[in-house]
Formats: sequence, structure tokens, C-alpha cells
Amino acid sequence: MLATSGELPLGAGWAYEFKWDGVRALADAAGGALRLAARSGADITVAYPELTPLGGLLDDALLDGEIVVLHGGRPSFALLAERMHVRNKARAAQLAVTRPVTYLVFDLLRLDGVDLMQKPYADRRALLESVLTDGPRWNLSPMFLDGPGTQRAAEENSLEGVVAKRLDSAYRPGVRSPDWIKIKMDLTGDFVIGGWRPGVRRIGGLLVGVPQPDGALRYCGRVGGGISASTENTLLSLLAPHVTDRSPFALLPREDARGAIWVDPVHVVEVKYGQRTPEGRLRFPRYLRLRPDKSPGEVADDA
DNA sequence: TTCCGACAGTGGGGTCGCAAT
DNA sequence: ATTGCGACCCCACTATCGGAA
Repeated sequence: MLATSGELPLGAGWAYEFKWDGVRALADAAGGALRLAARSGADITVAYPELTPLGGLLDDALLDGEIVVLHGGRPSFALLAERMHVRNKARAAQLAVTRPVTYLVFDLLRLDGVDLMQKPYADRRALLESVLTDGPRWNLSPMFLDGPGTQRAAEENSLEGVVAKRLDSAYRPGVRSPDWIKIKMDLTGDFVIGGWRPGVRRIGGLLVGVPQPDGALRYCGRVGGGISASTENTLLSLLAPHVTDRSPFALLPREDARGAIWVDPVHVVEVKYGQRTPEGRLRFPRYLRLRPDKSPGEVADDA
């Protein structure tokens, strides 16, 4: 079951949880064994051996939750990324010690052979709280009834957002349902266009950065999302007069430069994004609008 | 007739693993 | 040994099409 994105719903019928930045995982505990499945259905059990004791805790249960790597009290997707693709047992065992994950459980879909998916969320949650005891590497994901308070707490702790769930809703596997609403804390910033890369469209993605003291651009990534056909036309006619054969970026990964068309750094765009990565790159970037009122000199580097 | 929701397609950061070079 | 590329993880958004209203 997946969440629809939207605004924070209010009212007595809703429960609120933090949105964790990690990997969604179903944990199937049966006969002392544990099997972990990703959203795609792929078996990801081998990657997280520190969660196997969970299989011994519950005779027969199907849990839903998020696997995260906590760093300074916050999930770090960058740290989790290094564990996600590991399929080698010995390597996984090593990482389970040096960089352990935490499984944050928020739903119970089966218990002792009984399918609970048609039960209201409030009932499933109550049952979950009665059977799951916090372990070294797993916890109940906290649930709240104060929506605005939960959102404030998420903001103050720089979490990804909030998920609101209807207390009377059934669990619908694989469905993106309006009974679950995610509210993400998106960020917005201004960036200077230093070029673009053609793709299937004439503009595959804009190459953007922020000016350094020496005038060169510090590369922040590619922005391909949010560009409609008419926006593409506008951008092309605006950028064409400024095409140059010299890259305005101080440093740019070779892969990102491949096929690039450079422009003098004169145009500023507003970009919406999720977070900055540890390297300062934009995560989930999408074009919002041109900022003809802003000059590159006014663009601050607030990475 | 109009509108909405589902779906495919295009784009992003990042890592791993494998095949081609 | 290096490089390129697809497969997965996390996604947002646009364009299209068929069915509901």
C-alpha cells in the first residue's frame, strides 16, 4: 500500500506518522525464519542479517515498515544506499556490525495465520503494539493523533515529512490510496544555468550550479523534471544566444558532461527539490520557473 | 461533453554488478 | 583494469487515453 501526496488532512479520523527516508520492506516471520521483501517484491533478506532475530520473536506475522540507517538521530539515505545492493553474505554480515540498520515497523498484515488486511488500521496498529517488542535493530514507528504537532516535529528534526493514515482504512496491497497521504517537506532554491544535455527531448536536463567567489559555478546537478513542451521552447530560445564552447563549471563529473551544451552563466532558475546530498547535489530536482528578476550574483550557495 | 485517474515515458541521485573494451 | 550501462533503491512530473460523471 502506497501513499498519495497531498496536504495535511485534519480531523479525528486520522493518525500521523513520520515519513522515514529509507527502503520500504515487508517482513514475513514464519517458523523462526524471516524473509524481507522490497516494494518490487524482490527478496532483500540477505542484505540485512541484523534483522533475522525478528523471525524468532514472532511465530507467524507479516510486518510492514521502513529500513533506515540512523545517523545523528536521523535517517541517512546516503549511508543506506551502500547497503541496499549488497547480495554477498559475508559483506552484509560485516556491514551489519559497522553500519547497522533499524527497521521501523508501522503495520501488521498477518498474525498467526489470520489475514488482517481488511481490519481497520486502528485495530491493526493496536494489535501490532501488543505483539511487537522493541529490539536492538527494530522499533515501532511512533504514531500520533496531533497532525500539526507531528508536522512541526518533523520540520524541527529535518525529517522527510509526515504520512497521515485514515484510522478506519483497510490495507490495500500495491495500491496508491487516498487513505494514506504523504506530506513532504520540499525545498526550493535558485540556481544558475550553465548548460543543458539533450535527451529524448531537446532539453534532457538543465545543468545547474551556484557561483563561487572566483565566478565559476559549483555544480549542483541536473534538472530534468517539471519541464513541459512549452517550457522547453521558452528555455531554448532564451539559452541559444548564450551558447559557448567553454564549461562555466569549476568541476563536473565526466558522465554529467557527456553531450553537454554549455551556456554563459547568465540565467537563473528556481528549482524544487527534496534535499541536498552530502556532495551538495540536488535530490529529486524539478524545474519550477525562470527568475528573470535575479542575476547570478544574487544566487547564494546555501548547501 | 468534460473531467479525472491510471499508466507509460522522461527526467533526477546513488550503488552494485557485469559485460564490453 | 577501466568504462559503460542496466537494474534496483529512492523519487516528481508530463502527456495520453479511456471510463466515469
